[in-house]
Amino acid sequence: MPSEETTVQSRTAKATIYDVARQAGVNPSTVSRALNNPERVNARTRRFIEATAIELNFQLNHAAQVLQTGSTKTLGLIVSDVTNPTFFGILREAGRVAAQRDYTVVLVNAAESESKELASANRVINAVDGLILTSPRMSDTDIQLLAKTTQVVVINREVNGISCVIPDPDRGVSQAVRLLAGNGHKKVLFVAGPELSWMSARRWDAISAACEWCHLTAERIESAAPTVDGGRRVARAVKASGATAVITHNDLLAIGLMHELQNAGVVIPDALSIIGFDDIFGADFTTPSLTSIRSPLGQSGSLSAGLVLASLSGTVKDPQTLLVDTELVIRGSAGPWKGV
Amino acid sequence: MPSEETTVQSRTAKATIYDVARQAGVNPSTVSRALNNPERVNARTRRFIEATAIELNFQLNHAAQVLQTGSTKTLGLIVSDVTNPTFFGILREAGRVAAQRDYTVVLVNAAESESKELASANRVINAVDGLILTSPRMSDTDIQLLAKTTQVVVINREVNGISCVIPDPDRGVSQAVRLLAGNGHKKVLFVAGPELSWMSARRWDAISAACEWCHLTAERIESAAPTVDGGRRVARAVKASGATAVITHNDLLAIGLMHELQNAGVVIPDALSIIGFDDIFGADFTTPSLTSIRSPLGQSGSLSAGLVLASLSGTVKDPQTLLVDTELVIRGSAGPWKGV
DNA sequence: ATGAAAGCGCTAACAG
DNA sequence: CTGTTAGCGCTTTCAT
Repeated sequence: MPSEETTVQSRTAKATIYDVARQAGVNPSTVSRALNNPERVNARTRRFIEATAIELNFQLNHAAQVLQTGSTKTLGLIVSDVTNPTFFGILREAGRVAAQRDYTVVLVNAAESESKELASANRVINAVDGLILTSPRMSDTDIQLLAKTTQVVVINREVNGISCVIPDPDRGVSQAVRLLAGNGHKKVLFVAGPELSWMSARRWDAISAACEWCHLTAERIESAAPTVDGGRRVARAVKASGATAVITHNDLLAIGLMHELQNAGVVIPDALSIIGFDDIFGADFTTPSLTSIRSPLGQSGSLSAGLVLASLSGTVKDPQTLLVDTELVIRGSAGPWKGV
Repeated sequence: MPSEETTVQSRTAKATIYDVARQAGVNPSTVSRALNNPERVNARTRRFIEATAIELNFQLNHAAQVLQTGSTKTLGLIVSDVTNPTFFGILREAGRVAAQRDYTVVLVNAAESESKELASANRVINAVDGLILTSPRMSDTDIQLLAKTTQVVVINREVNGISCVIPDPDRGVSQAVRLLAGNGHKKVLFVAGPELSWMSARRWDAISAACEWCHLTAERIESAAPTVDGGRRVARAVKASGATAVITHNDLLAIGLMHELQNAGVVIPDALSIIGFDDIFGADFTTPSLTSIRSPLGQSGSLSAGLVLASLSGTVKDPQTLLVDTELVIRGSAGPWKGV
């Protein structure tokens, strides 16, 4: 037998603006104003409303607000695999930028497969105002389809008609190749990433161009998977290639490769120089620590969040492509070749 | 001058169930049923509704659905710092379990500070049905307050009146200490985590108990921060302690410590054995690779998601405390002491 | 500066 | 099996 006359709240029922309004003796709309446009309401009544609101432990009902305003104030960040630590900086900086405009960034794990990635995107798509896709594996068409429904920005890949933030490998690669050339290397081997990876192709282009410029030979081999284990599995082929320097599609590959080679008695960097891509968390856990071509992840994160927000607010209309610069982080895994 | 009579949709306006209903010549509620309880509607009409729905590119309005049903079908995972890779497995497994019940898990980064952690929690709290807090830094009271509003489960910490999933360090620690004793060590040093860390205290308890049992001396020193850098900074003190074996509060500390010591010419594990906690991603990047006491993160994730879901569905009523077992992962960083 | 009233898109009784 | 109706909690004109 619920009694409705007193001020006492049932401990489970959440207070609504109606409750606050009644308790404060004002109209619900005034409560709403006091909360959203504090300046448009008399200071005294506002203060009183605020007080009763916290007294009743009132929290705005998010869903109702979203239904009415059409905006969730939330951005979704989708990463194809959280096991790749690459996205740390992206999440942090995207979150920072978003918070400035009162937005929240949530990360959703798209697990391994391409299909789950799309599924995840579709799951959250109507709970967010915009989507940031990092190194997505789904098809261009899928991405363009998503973009019909929400604002989307893609990181680490170029998609027609979609805003993208992509690292330009040229600078970092040219630094790397010059370092290698200066150290007397003649032939550099690229361990490629997934066959369809847009970034892998881009990186290989940059490497072969830089090698040509420096009069080095560039060769390329495929990897089974862009993981530590994939790196291990490619070790034999690397050794057999006769190259004295290797650049891998990412740091995970480099780490696996380095370990496997070290187990086989190959001294890094004396017998073989190794350079990775991304400068991931953990790149400096190895011995020697890994020399790597770093993409400014934080910057990618803040730029992409900024881009989504700008599209949302209408500041920016057409798709933009933003390039960010890469740079070589020199550590111990690359050096002069000192024979076998 | 908008015309409402034709079937053509404005390309920006999203279709509602009303549009679908009108187009399909049925009532909105029938559309709703067809979508949510397919079996409660005539197969033919259902098929027709589905067809028109995809034809109109219809997507359920999440906010409206949430407002009506009171359930977001979303769980929030809050981690105090995404820079700590510990949560990989938690997110993945929690997501898997949640997906089985048609829930989505989103991760929100609580950045560095305790205050931001609480702020993040409050931000998402009304956009989710439940919250999983991993190694939260906020006060017990704050957590209990959150639990008044939402279902919450805490991982890696015990909080009065709240459901918790906590790793019991005893098993892993006893394996570690026995390994150390078997290798001739006499004194083990514990490098503690943050002063207020519940887990750190728990781990120290387990270590001193195990050492006593094995007739080893246990000593403890503090660290500045539970990070790689914190590990580096504690290296001098570790060396000065005269201990031949060290267990650190987490792997990050162990890695920093190991590197700094190696730089100073200390051979691991010959001159000093090092054992970490957590077996994080990257623990095997080091040389020697890190021996570590692993908490079953994936299991913690799936259990906590299960717990939240169970509370949500009313299957479980009272707060539960679930223990998960730890185990020693033996790699190269701990071994027999071979003198200085 | 505040009140009254309508409606966002959906679901869930209740009828029929 | 399907239609009618009411309402979730909030914002937002429009009045006053």
